Amino acid sequence: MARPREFDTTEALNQAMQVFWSKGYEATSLSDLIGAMELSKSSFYDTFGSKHEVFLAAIEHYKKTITAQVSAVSGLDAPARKLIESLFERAVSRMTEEGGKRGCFLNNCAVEVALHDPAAAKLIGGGFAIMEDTFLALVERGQREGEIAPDKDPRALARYLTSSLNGLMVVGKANPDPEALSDIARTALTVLD
Amino acid sequence: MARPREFDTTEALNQAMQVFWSKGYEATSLSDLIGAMELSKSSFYDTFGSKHEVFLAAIEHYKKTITAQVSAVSGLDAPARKLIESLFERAVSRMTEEGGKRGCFLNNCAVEVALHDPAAAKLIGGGFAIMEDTFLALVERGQREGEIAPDKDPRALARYLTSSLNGLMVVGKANPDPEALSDIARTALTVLD
DNA sequence: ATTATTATGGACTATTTGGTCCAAAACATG
DNA sequence: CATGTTTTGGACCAAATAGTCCATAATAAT
Repeated sequence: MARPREFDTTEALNQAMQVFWSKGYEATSLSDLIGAMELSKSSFYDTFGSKHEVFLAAIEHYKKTITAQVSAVSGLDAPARKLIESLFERAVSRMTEEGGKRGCFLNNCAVEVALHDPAAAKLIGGGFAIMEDTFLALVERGQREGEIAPDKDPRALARYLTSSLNGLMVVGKANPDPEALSDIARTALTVLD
Repeated sequence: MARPREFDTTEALNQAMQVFWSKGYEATSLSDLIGAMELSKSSFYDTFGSKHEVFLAAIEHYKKTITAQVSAVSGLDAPARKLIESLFERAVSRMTEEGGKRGCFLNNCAVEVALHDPAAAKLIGGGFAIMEDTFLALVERGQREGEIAPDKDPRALARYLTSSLNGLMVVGKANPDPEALSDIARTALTVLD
């Protein structure tokens, strides 16, 4: 009953993630999922077990993709502070561009399900930890490079940046005003001075 | 078919809000609602029309309650900066105390439904505006009182504080670690210096 | 006490939900 | 070509969904 060898599980999970990302967990139905994943109901249950298991797998999948993206970004030889700034800029432009208001998948999941779904909450916490560690590495490098205040606790800064980025996206959901979001990003980053 | 005069519509809406707050919109069923609101199905539909209409009314109700709370807080003669700080502290302790992880109702709504529910999105945006204006008034007073950097754009600071508070609660949902949340709050508030 | 008005329990829809199951089709291998 | 393995469409399920409707019950007004 396993799937055929050439079936792309990763791609299917990616599609599942996209749906959950756009619609949220509760609002996503089985038909939404099997439509997006392009498999039959039977195969869906054979391979993934249940809607909830796919959801958890989608979160895991998301973590893998950001880990990959993140190590790519961190590897760039641009100044660390510039990289941090560009992360915030990208968030602003994504929240304001047409059809980009989905926000951050982890953020959405945290808000919708963390309270009632401990298994998901754990995975989501791990995802935030990845973000935090990414910021931590960048902050420490920025401090070495002299573009971030060296006296400030890098861990606290990393936590703060993670939180700030999430706040930006929540506000952006209800009020995608470029002016307001730029204000927020700009002000948030002054902490690094 | 209207409800009897002594029926407390406000209280019913308050109960509806509590349920939506705890479970989210999609995960809240009709039976959840009529249970919490303590009315019959028929009266529910007679009085409120539909689940969605109650939801919108609950958001409005929330805005009324925070408006009241807010004008109470702003009226206190404590230094404005202290008031801002205590708002953040309260958020930290609420996110870490047992059973308090519901976060902010507006925040939850923004993330879950804003993308697909324009009517709700508009109300939610109005709610954030209330928060922002509250912070604005406090910031301006803090600048006059000399405890907040007077050269910084108060509107930008107000937007930033609104966003920060929301970020704090999102992160708190997945990772209610007092240390981490305190780091975030403390760091966020340094912007006021 | 009679009459309006208002409120409610609960029967009733039609649809959708997540999930199971199997006979038949597609496939690969011998 | 035959055989064994995989995959699938779709029938089927029980439960839950939002919402309607009405006959009865409670309430208020005369």
